[in-house]
Amino acid sequence: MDKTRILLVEDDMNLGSLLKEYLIAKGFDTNLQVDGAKGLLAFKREHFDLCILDVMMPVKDGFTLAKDIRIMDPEIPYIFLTAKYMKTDILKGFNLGADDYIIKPFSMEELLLRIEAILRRTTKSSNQETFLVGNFIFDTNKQLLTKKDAEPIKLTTKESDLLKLLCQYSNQVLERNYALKAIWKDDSYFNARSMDVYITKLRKHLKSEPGIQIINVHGKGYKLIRE
Amino acid sequence: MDKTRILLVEDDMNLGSLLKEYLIAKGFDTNLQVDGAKGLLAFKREHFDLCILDVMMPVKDGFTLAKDIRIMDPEIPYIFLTAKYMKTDILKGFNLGADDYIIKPFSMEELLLRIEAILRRTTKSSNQETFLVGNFIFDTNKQLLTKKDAEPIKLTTKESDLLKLLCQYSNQVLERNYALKAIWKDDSYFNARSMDVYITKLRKHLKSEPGIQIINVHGKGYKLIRE
DNA sequence: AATCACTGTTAATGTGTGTTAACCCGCATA
DNA sequence: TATGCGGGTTAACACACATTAACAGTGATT
Repeated sequence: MDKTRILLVEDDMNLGSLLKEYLIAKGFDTNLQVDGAKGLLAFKREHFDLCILDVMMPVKDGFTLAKDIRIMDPEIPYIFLTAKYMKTDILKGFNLGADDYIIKPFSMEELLLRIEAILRRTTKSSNQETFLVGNFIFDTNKQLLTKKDAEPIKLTTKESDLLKLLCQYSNQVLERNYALKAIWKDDSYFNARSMDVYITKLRKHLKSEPGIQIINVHGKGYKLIRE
Repeated sequence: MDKTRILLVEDDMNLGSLLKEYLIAKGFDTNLQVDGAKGLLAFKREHFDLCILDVMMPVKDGFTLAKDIRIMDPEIPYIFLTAKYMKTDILKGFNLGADDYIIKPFSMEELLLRIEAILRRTTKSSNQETFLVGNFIFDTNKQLLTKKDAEPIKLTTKESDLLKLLCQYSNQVLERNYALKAIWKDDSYFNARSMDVYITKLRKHLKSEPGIQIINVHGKGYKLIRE
């Protein structure tokens, strides 16, 4: 599984860059923005797994930003940072769907632990080695699609890698860029076309399974549908 | 949905009974136990959805209790209460899989908000996947409009996203701005015109359904009418 | 009634995707 | 060194999707 992507929005550059550095050191892919408006732009541009938002910020405060983000992605968890212990703020934040609330000054260690506690609930179970795909058993290690009373299908490495990603994102969009970076290490035009070719190949392998479908999400990526 | 069942283990009877009373008033089915050993017995006897454990307790402390509970139910979320701000304690607690940590003294309101934040993540999201639209079954995942004795209609991603929003707001106004932010990420003039085009497309798909109508609410947005 | 902003619809445009087949390259075998 | 094969990439063509343009129609306001 790839790195968790965090959107960090904090106007205090000292604290912001320190936090960013710390989070990166802890293995999170972290994007720091200095105000709510820039944070919103970043969110429109990229995909994130968690938001850490300062409440008091110029241009657009953390709560307003959270409201906007919520419309676009109602599922994403967020943590608010606030300098003042204001009860109404906390209440407001939680009602906006905050997953946690941290009062400055806080220890980075505690922030990290709270992030992990949230991700534990949010992210799906670990690195699965085998998946059920329709009637097939997909063994990601052996790169094999096995079905009762049928010759196993050998998958090539690329086929297998791609199918594994699709399985991990079952019924969710697997973004092109994400898959390209994960498998091809590079999201160039030709790699993207290459990926399309592999989607075709996987569809052929899976066309015997009526409950399974790989559908395209225009401009975003692909989705493995299973019923 | 039934009441959420909370196991509260706290040796300070004053605080314990106060909390219990408060949680019951807030609609939680709450069981108070005064030490870790009794807490464990209660857990063996009944089913709970959330645990709130004091760390410092006679007979069996909160951490030890959490370890025992974890073996029986690895999924259950818990919140630790502690009187002292001890960093090592917090660390230990989170490593045990704590979902949250509250330092005494705390406001009951904050505890409630933290409980709700955790339950929001824990209990399955009521995110509806399929809708009945006239005689059609609309599968938002597969992006399909299916009707008996008829070829299913494949919807494009945008068509599907928009219809899903309309369904969620059935018989209410789906505001332009909201839909634009949710689907197009941006409420510019051109995106708004694009949305109109999709409304036309959806109306065409649904014109076979006499009970279904997408009407315009001038200056506001659209409304999916179903009888 | 006149005006302006909002909406309905169709069609043109450019970009994204599906698919097949040709191509390239490394590797094992002869 | 040649040969064939498997895995992966590139090319080419057809088609689908989303946006934009253009024009017609509607509602609100004066």
